[in-house]
Amino acid sequence: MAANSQFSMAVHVLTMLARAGEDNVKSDYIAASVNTNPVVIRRILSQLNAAGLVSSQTGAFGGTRLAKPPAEISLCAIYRAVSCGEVFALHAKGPNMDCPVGRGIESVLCNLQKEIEKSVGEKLGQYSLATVIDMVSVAHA
Amino acid sequence: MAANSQFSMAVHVLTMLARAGEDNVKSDYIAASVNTNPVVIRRILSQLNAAGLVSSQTGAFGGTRLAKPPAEISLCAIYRAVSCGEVFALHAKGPNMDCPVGRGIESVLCNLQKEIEKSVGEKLGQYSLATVIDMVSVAHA
DNA sequence: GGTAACTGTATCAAACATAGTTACAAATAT
DNA sequence: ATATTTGTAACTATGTTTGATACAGTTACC
Repeated sequence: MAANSQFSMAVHVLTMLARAGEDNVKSDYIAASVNTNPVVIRRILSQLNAAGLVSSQTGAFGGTRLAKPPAEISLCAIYRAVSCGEVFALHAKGPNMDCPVGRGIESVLCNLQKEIEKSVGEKLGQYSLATVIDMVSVAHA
Repeated sequence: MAANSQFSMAVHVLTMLARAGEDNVKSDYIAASVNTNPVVIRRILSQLNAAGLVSSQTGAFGGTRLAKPPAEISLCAIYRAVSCGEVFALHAKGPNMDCPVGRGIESVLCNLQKEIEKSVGEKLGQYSLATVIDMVSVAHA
């Protein structure tokens, strides 16, 4: 389970919240739909909260709801909120600096990595949570 | 070390091969520049060979060389050759099918995943190994 | 005020992926 | 024949992600 599925789970979580409208939704309820542990959901909600996408309330009858309308939550914002990983990684050890290729390749790959990441962000920015909700409805119908 | 750095290593490896021209390059030599074990390099070369990007020769004075000129090797082809992972993963367990959102979300995320992957491929396709070699030279100068 | 119901987070265990290592069979130039 | 090199299997080491337990802090309601 080393593959990062946080973005997928975050989209799922936010879709649940969107359907609840103004009501507070409990982490246990979301966890049942995502098929995981409530703590996993709360960890994701914590990140989404830090990004200003949701707002939570502790205590009895507490829970979480969207902080903005679904149309104003882009998939790029969700991706940025939960993603720490990149599309591809640089070699952990770093190249051999005694080699001309080793010396030059690292910064080239690093720039390329940033550019790809930017491209992914732009593509995701074309969609919003509202788009996803529509698609889920269609898929279901 | 769970982050997938095979693409980075593959680009590095191919850059080394490009600089050697028609000569066979040994995995030990490449490994020294990438700062890893020769077997790791041979595993990558094996995938690049399957993709038709390089050709290897066993036995004494054997090694590997490019199968095409650097300008004809796009970064997309390299990415496809070594990448098994995706930009983001779906939740391994799958959603709860008793929930309307759970039922619909999976295919939506799957389609989105494919679209992002396609977008990454197109972006990478804008560059070739020749581009990378130029950038390495500039970075080095 | 007390109680029940939540979130937030720390901590640990389980599962898994990637990288690194060792070992050896198969191939090939000399 | 011998030395050299790839190809690959098998194993270990390391790190990441998920899942689970536990509990402190907060809040609505009686």
